[in-house]
Amino acid sequence: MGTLSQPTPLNQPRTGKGQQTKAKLLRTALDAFAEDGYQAASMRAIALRAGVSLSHAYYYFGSKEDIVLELLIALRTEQFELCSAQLDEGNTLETNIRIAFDASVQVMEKYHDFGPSFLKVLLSRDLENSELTQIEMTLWESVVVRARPLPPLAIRRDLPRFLWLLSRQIFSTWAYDSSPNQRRSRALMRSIAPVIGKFAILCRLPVVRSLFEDVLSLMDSGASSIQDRTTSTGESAYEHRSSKAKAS
Amino acid sequence: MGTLSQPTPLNQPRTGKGQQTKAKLLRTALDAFAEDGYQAASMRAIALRAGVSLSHAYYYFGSKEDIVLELLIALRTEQFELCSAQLDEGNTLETNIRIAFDASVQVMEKYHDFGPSFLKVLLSRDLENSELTQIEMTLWESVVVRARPLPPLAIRRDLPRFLWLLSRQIFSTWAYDSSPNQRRSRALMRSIAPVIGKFAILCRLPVVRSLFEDVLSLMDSGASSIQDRTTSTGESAYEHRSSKAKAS
DNA sequence: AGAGCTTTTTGAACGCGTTCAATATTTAGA
DNA sequence: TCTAAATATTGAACGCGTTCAAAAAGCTCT
Repeated sequence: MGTLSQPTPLNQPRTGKGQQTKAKLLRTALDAFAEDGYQAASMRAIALRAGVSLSHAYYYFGSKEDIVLELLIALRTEQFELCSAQLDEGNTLETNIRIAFDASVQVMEKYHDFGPSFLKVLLSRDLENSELTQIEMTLWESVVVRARPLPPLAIRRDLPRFLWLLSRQIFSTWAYDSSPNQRRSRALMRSIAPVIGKFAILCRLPVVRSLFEDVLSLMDSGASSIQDRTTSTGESAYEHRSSKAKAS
Repeated sequence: MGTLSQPTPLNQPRTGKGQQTKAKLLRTALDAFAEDGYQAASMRAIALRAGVSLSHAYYYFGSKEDIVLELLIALRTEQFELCSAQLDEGNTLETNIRIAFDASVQVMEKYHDFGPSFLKVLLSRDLENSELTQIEMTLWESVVVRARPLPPLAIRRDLPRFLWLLSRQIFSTWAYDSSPNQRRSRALMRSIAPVIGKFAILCRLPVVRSLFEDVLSLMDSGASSIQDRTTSTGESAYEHRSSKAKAS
């Protein structure tokens, strides 16, 4: 449970009252976000609602973005819990992908005006914050590993990462989607599942599979350098070593 | 000469002096951007430097983003002119892609701190502004149609659009690339050209080609709906018919 | 020349996110 | 218990992008 791994990047509450204040601040902020939207839930409004001064909000949260990140983590957790049961029913890969995206839209739709802000957080901090990434990766791991039939062995290891990277692209589309009720990105999510299903099957052909590897390595070099992130804070429920790891 | 196609979305200079002021404002802004960077080149600084009041800058430019868009257009134009000659030398598709990306990096590197702002403009306004899109599409048209040997007929028509969409993804990586000297996104651009080259060749196989079509339609439904945009405002200096137009 | 119109220009304000020196409060050691 | 350091909290400011009512300057017609 230790949140003491960081070299105090910002003030952590060191006393009981401090933790209480920080918690209340966070709770209030999330409520204000949900009720008033991104613009109206200003730092001033949040601080006022939490009964602290404006400047004190910055004692525990370095910026408004930090709080937005907390919201994003909460939403992704909610998404995971929402679709976790459905993923256990032994569906197709295609179905599982659809389930995951559906849950995403269901959880996020109330927060669409946070889109640009979410995206900025994602793009500018991939590296340092790993809690969010772990939640997301766990979700896509589940999507793949609980699918029946299992995807071809050749790509089973890399598919979750691919889906994760893909989901971020989709998310960036959703974030700035100005069509009514995000119709366009909903359609995109709906049509992407069968393509991946088809693609996964075709990956049995060496030609297609080598393309997949090319594409994945490209996407990877684009994502913010997740090089040797073997041991980050805490161990999550997914392992990454199943394939090689014995070469040494 | 009609600049009256829009329902006056913002004040256009109606007198000679007005045009002069707007021009000076824009010139000054672009200079300030180049010299001082995004943050330091504030609207106040620009207005001061141009010798007008702060609020007057908003008479001709609705927001700072509007001016950033002008900068982006100028840079893309510069990029096109920079690599246009090289594209005429009958190189491989792979080489042409590399030339285009190299020019992009060369023109943009001084403006890397505009990345997030550029990206926001691109994502939030794809639809309304078409001048930028036209410049970019012309570039990728050239990349494809001047390549020797020509890419397979089956994909020759859609390849420019694909490359354009791809280039925007790359751009979004570059925009938030915090590695020293944007090393990471440079590497990405370098490694993407051969993959596309390989991919274009493999598109002769029906299997791969149908995947390409799937992917393209997915990317398209993600981009902000550019449906039938046949005739937009004014005719720019590029033609669109050179390649087929006689196939019917 | 002057009245009535449009176009251009301004000054003053608003609310925002963020910073910082200073103050109040709690905690720990003698 | 008194003191001194550590922690928590505040008020006032800064600069930013943006807005708006009002003033200044041009133009047109009689």
